[in-house]
Amino acid sequence: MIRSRLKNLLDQCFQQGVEQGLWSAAAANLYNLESPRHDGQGDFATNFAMLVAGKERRKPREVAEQLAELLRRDTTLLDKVEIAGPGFVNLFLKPTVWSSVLAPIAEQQERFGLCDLGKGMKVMVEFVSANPTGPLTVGHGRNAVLGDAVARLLTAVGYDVTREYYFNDAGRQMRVLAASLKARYLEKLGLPNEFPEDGYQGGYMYDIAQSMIDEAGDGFKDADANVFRKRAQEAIFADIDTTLKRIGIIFDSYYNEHDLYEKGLIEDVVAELRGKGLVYEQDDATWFKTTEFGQPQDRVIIKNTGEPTYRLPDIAYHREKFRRGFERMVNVFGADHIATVPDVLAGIEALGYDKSKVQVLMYQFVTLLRGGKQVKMSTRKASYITVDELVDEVGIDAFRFFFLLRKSDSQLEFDLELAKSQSQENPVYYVQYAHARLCSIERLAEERGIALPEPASTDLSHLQEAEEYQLLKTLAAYPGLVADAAETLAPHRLIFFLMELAGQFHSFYNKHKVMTEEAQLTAARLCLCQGIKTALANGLALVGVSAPERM
RNA sequence: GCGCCAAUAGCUCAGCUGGAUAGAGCAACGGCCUUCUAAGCCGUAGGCCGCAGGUUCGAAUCCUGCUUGGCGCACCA
Repeated sequence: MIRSRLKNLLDQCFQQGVEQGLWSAAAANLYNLESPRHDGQGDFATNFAMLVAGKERRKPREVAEQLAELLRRDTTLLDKVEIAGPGFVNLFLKPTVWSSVLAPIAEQQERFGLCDLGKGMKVMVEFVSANPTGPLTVGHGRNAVLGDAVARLLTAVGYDVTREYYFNDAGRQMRVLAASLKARYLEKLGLPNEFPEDGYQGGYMYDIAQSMIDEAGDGFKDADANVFRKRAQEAIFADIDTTLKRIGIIFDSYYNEHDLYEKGLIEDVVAELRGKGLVYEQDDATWFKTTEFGQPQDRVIIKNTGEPTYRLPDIAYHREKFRRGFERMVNVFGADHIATVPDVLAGIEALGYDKSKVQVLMYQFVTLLRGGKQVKMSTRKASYITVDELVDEVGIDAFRFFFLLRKSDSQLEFDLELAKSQSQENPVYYVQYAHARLCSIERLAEERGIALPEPASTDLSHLQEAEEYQLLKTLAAYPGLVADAAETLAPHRLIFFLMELAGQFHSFYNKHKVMTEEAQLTAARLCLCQGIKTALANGLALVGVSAPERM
């Protein structure tokens, strides 16, 4: 808001300079307006002069002086304009400008920070998408939290977001699952059984077997593999769903790979690719000419058994996303899954769709430490930590916050002992505590019979302390930060912002009293506090973390 | 061998489209509760931003090469 007003002013001055022949239009849209890191460098600074000087082989300070001259004519925003360093033009705002952020916050409340950047565009966020072979584990947890936060952010900036879960309940994996369940079932009945070599060893298989025994005794002992597959799938999927709901993640739709087969969409894709001459037969298999799309080698899409590889349904699925009208698609994938992406992109490109509309948000692995040692995880071997176990230990808020604390393409180290022992000093509490403190101040005001003031009708010029000034600046940056975090699919940026805002508030709180003897100062500070509280609450909501009123 | 990701303080990590003296949190050390919640605050100490070149007025940030670590490289998903 304030920043964009200033940017407009800068653009105007640039134009005026062009008209007056001070400089050419060569640097249009190249210069930027940034926030200097150090004190004494103004509220904003621009590298304008250095860029213009670079283009025109002039002295930066000379250009800076000309720009400063134009800027100084403004009387609404600027207090003073200085030239510093190699040619920065530092802009100092009038003291009252910053406090003008509070009125809009009070007015917008929970809408503060939202915008319409997405213009209602339909976007799909596909995430989790775990096949129903076992409980969600730590890696899925990162996927789930990341995908959900991205979905919330995109919604906040005006996209029409659909959260979708894509799964497959057929194929080899599920056959092994069925065989594993059957073996456990027979084992429990004391009957001879053959547990598959690469079977799923998790204890949950025994639970499902027991439920079958409870229901029908040994009535399933001669049942078809399909029966076991269905039982296993349904039970496991129900658990996954429960886990997701528990951490506050609700999907708008589930897409079963099976549908693609039923609707004949798989054959359609093959026929269409064949029509374009991009498919050929070799060694009894069907190949897709991915080399035509810059891949190092062609890939099999139908095996010699007649069964498609994962690529084919994936391509068909993505085509369905386009057909369903999504204009932007975000897929959240773990690093191990990433190799499949180029093939799918090649497929949709081959089918005539714009692959740049598909965006992959890749996250690196979660390294799990127990007692300082790395735990190797495998769903089959049942050596894993589940999302539920993790949530039991650290709580939902810490669980979500922790997974968003690092950018997605960094590996994340999750030390179980540390997570447990830190549960009292986890960064999430730092932010939540700031919110609780703010609520506490409001309660006190109420007790003392002080009505919460409206910023629009309060004299905010009393906010003159450095800490107050800093807080106002940070609040003003919030909407832009949300937009940035959404566009770059980077929820961790929001997390860091919240920690910074909370930190600034804690400092302020320790140094200055809100409830003072002076009614006007108190009123102004209460306005500031309400603004901070709103920003914290809104930011926490955007990452799915609660904002407690008491702690 | 090829591809993707990473490399910043003792540890775990930020650093937005390149900008002016490098930032947190833990851990270490020293302070602050008769005053709005000490799950807090203040201070000290700690860094050839993996290495070497290049582009630029200016590089942790961009480019190239190299080193180290992770993940992939199926007619598994």
